[in-house]
Amino acid sequence: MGKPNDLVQGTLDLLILKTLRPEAMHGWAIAKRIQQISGEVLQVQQGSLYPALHRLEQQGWIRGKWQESETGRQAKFYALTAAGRKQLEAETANWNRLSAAINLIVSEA
Amino acid sequence: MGKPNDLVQGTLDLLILKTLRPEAMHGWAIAKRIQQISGEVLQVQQGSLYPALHRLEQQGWIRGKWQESETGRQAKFYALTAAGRKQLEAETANWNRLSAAINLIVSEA
DNA sequence: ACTATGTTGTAGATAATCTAGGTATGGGTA
DNA sequence: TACCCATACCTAGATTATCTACAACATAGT
Repeated sequence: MGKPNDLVQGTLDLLILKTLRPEAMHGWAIAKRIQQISGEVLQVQQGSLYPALHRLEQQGWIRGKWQESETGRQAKFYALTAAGRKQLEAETANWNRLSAAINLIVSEA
Repeated sequence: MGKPNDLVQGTLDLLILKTLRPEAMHGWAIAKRIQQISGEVLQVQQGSLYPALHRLEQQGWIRGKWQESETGRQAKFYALTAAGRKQLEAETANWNRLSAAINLIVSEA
């Protein structure tokens, strides 16, 4: 497939923050996890992923640290910060608000 | 208000097509209607609305015709075409697919 | 004459995502 | 050894949707 969007614009930050909520992960694993939990519907391209991670780190919502990955290589593990947790709540609320509003229109008789 | 997005990027076409489904309307009315049905959550700016309408017309999904509006002025009424109805179905399915996938992530324990 | 509302429109900025590359390491296999 | 594949990071440039901020005009009401 390919044509039908891999992501909904504006939701990637939310997806990443949410994925990091339980535990720190490196970028590659974040993308795999989003893909897996979404039943392969959401595909996070690397050209979207890494800029997003840098954006989020710059905002102070996540913090990266080089560590050894499960496979024995160096990988950058990102952890949610306190500000990141607040941001996650805000973005979650905003998503719920907007998607509900859209559904009011879309699922009209 | 203002900062939190007025729209989710990529959904405006869907909203417009859906709004035109029951009957032809002019742009101004489309925007008002989306705003109203969404409980004032979705705000369609004019700078988003008119380019979107022209886009949709160029794609052949809607067709515009100048007519007299309820207030007695000239307004461009847009009607859904057959192709537009098909497009509406496709975009609706895609939205449902993607938003469901996002919700799998967002509403995880 | 002025103002508020309806109605259409455009130009330019902003920003997120995608395409398409590149680099490097380690494991497995021929 | 050589080779390939999966993992893991990265960036540059293109694309595209939306937003900000205008301009223009009509009608109705004060």
